[in-house]
Amino acid sequence: MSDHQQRRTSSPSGHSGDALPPVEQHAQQYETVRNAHETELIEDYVELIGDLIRHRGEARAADIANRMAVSQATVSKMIRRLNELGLVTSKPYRSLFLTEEGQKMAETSRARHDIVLHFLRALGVDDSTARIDAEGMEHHVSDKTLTIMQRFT
Amino acid sequence: MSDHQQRRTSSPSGHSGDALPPVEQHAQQYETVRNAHETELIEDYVELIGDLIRHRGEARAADIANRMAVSQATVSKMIRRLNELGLVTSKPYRSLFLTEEGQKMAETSRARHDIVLHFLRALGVDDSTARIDAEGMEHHVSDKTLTIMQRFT
DNA sequence: CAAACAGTTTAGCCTTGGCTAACAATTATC
DNA sequence: GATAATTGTTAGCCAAGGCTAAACTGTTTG
Repeated sequence: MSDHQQRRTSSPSGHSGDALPPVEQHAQQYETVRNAHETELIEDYVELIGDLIRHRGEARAADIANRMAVSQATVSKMIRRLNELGLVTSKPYRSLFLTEEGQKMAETSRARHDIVLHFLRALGVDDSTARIDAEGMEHHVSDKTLTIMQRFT
Repeated sequence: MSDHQQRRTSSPSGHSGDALPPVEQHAQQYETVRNAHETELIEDYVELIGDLIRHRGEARAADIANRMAVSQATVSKMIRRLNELGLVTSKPYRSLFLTEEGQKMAETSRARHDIVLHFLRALGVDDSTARIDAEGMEHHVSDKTLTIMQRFT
């Protein structure tokens, strides 16, 4: 417990520099971010695999490694995980396929990604910056915010 | 090397669903995100410590643990790291202080955080959603985008 | 068709950031 | 001021996500 004392009675606030949010809310913010981090990488892989299949007809481990700037060994290990999670199917030394579920995830991720990217461009951010920011931001934008971003475009 | 073949000549694009970005650019996107992840947690701790000091007069490990929803052991370990990084000074069983550098980082983080939060609210996102999204997004918004967000508000 | 090369996998290592349990120090309370 | 409660630390565990080096498979090619 603790948090020392909870004097300042939360205050509905208006400016952010104002006061700390109540402990429970604050804690939830961090928890949400931690949870996002767990799925983030998985989603990135799945999304990329989906993109490769769409644009190239197939997804090969070497391409993933190049595009992610990561070693092939890392990709190989990750593919095993995706397999266990039921997101891809793969036969050794062959290229990958997404399961139903994997496709759904790829689709969702791509949609989010696109909305964020379009939004940033609409805001006036240059293309290459927008791409980088979108890649990082996409996993941390709630559905609510996403809807607003979409309306904005 | 590889990436199979690089037929499609990059295309300046317009829509995102259009084509994969050239490998180097794509790789850089992911690298940027990975790098952000490395500093992210550090910044969160430092920012929170700064906030606690500002609002409470002191930062104690138990408060950090509560607000981050993390065990005290985790906080203790993290503080050691922050120490090694020269961001905080701490004597065992006493409350923490930020070094010069730590203060600078806390200040910068808080500023970023505030800009993103204000921006989201200005967009029409409700307060509690804005807080959660801001917490996740802040580390992935480039300076360029940040400037634009600030102008927007 | 054998050899070389490109792609994939496995083994084994490292760091981060969580955790629990046990112990130590400080602070509060009677 | 002794004891209880709170706070902080240490030890040792685990999973994730990187890496390199070495082994293996598949494909291309002389």
